[in-house]
Order: sequence, then structure tokens, then C-alpha cells
Amino acid sequence: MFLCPRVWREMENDRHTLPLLSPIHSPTNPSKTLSLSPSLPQPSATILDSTALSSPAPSPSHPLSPLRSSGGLTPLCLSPTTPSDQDDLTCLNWLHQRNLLALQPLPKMPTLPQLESLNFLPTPNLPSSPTKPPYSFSSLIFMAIEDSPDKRLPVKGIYEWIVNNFPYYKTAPSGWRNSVRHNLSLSKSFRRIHRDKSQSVGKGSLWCVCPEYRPGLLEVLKKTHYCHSNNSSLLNSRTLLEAAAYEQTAVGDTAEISDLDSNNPPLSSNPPCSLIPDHEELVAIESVELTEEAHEESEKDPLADSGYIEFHYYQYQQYQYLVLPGDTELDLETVEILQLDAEAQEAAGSLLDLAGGSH
DNA sequence: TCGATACTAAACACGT
DNA sequence: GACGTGTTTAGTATCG
Repeated sequence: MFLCPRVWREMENDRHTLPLLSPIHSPTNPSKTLSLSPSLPQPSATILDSTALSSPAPSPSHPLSPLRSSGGLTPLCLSPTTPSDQDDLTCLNWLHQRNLLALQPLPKMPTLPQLESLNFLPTPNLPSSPTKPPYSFSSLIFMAIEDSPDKRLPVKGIYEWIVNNFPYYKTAPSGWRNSVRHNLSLSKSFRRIHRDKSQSVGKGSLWCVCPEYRPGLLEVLKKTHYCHSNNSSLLNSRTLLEAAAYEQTAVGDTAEISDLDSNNPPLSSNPPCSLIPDHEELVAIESVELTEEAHEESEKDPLADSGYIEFHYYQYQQYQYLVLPGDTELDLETVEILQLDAEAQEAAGSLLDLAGGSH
């Protein structure tokens, strides 16, 4: 079972110099359960730029680093936010922070590893030369696009992302680029977006992930990760979870996204889709409806059958809240691990460890 | 064995 | 014309 954050906030501040979220209190009553109100600041996510990812790895004794997990490390990052980091819930920095890209079990997972070192962290057991990642090109493209701020990338951007994150492709024969283009064209999971001519720079179009295919892509990613990692705790990675969260949100907009722009007729067999709505917009909509539709949503939750526990995370002023299923909202200092299964307890424990809370 | 899926290579068209 | 991009086809490999 995975702990699945519907809304997970990411902070661009240096996590390693944080006061570790402590103290974290409810604005009113630390132990009081609250209901998420639309009047409260709504959760949002952050796009971490590369500088944010260059923070040094925390020491093993750092509360943000060693995560309580029997199966391995499950770094879940909680840290204060700044207004500027409330940009994007869908950022896949989880891929890096949770080391999804690195399939080998990591002795100590840096919270914010540098992109280029992610795939080949200097672990003694690894060969010096990069090995081909087990991910399919579809997965690579998916991750690349999801990791982009606007959730759309030109082909060149996809190339760059892959090269930056999988050094294997730095030295690999260039045929893989053909495979990327082949996948983009052939796969229904990806849609071409017309570039605005007025701001068109460079060749080609932008590519995005079709939300209706996002669950499938995510599932493939999960399976790949499952098959290639003997450290199941890595699957607690916020990256996957966040993608799942975004998936839930985005799926609801399938119809809208499927509506082709009448001004931009389809191209060939792979028509460009209209742009994905800003995720903040989606989040806002979702959040407003959260309270009313909590139960209903859980019923139609595409992840409901997948063993996920959905939780929401948001920040109000200096306080950070974890909203558990059923709108039971707890602040991170007083939250207790409930009767969850072992893995969920691990994840929740990791969360609390990261939050610096005690339980 | 068979089908599905993915990878690779190649060719071609088109735009910059 | 070179190069990048996008599409299509074909062959091969892997896996369940």
C-alpha cells in the first residue's frame, strides 16, 4: 500500500537548513481536527529549479534524510514554503528527490540530489559506466514532460531531460533520439501542441501528456520501478505519488483537454491537444470541492482500488497540515499514526520524521 | 506458439 | 543544402 498525497507541497527553500518544520502547530488547536475550507490557502505545488536541486545531501542524521522504513529509505520532504514555490503540484522533482530514477537501493538518499548525479550516485556497487535505464521511451518521455514546469516540452527539451537524468544517453548512439520521436508520433499518450507562432523559437512543436493516458503511463512507471528495485520503499516516492495525485486531477479534465482547438486542426494522426489547464487552477477547483465531495471522490478515485491512501497536504501561514482520508485534518506535530497497514505506517512515520514531529 | 509491446533502423516529407 | 522535426514502415527482441 502506498501513501498517496493528493496534494503535496514542495518547497524550494534549502531543506537542509530548515527548522525541520518544527514547531508545527495548528493555528487554533494543535490537536484539533479541522476541515479543509476553501477560505484557507489552498495547496499548491512547487517547481523546483535546478538550483534548488543542487542543495547538498543531508547528513544521515538529518531528520530529513534518514527515513524510517524497514525496506529502505523513504525520504518524504516537508519544508516551509515561500510564496514563490506555490506554482505547481505536478512537478516531478520527486523523481529526483525520491531517487526514482536511480533504481539501485541507495544507502543514504540525498534529499535534493543534483539532476545529473541522480542516476548514478556514487555507490560502490555500481559500475563506472552508465547502464541503460530500464524505463521505456514512453516512460522517459512521460517523466521528462511531467518534470517540465509547463508540462510540455519540445522534442529537444525531452532529449535534454533524458540526457541530463540518464547519463547513459550522453554516450549512447543517437538512434535513441529517433526512438523518442518515434514514440512521440506513435504513442497515443502524447499529443503535439502547436506553438504560438508569435513566440515560436526553434523548430517543432511542444509535446504534452494526454491526461487520459496518464494513469497508464504512471502504472507502467510503477511496474518498471517495481521490477527493477528490490527496495519497495522507493515506491513511496513522492514523485510517483505526486504523479498519481496529478493524474487524479488531470483525468477529470480529459474532456476539456481532448477538445481540439478549432483554430489548430489536427496534424496527421497525432493531433495536438489543447493546452492542459494550469494546474493551480485544477488544484483550486479540486480544493473547493474537496470537502463536499470527499466521500464521493473516494468512490471515483481511480487510485481507490490500487491500495493508495490519499492524503492532502497544505500550508496555512506557518503551519502545515496533513489531511487524511475522511477530511480528518491533523497538524504534523500531533498527528498520530493510525491503524494502517505496515507500509502505510512506514510512510506515515517517515512523514512525521521529516516533519520533525514526535509520535 | 502467439500476441502484445517495445526497441531500432530507415526512409521520407517538411520547415527553419 | 544542412539540420531538426515529425511520420511511417519494417524488422527484431522480449515477455506473458
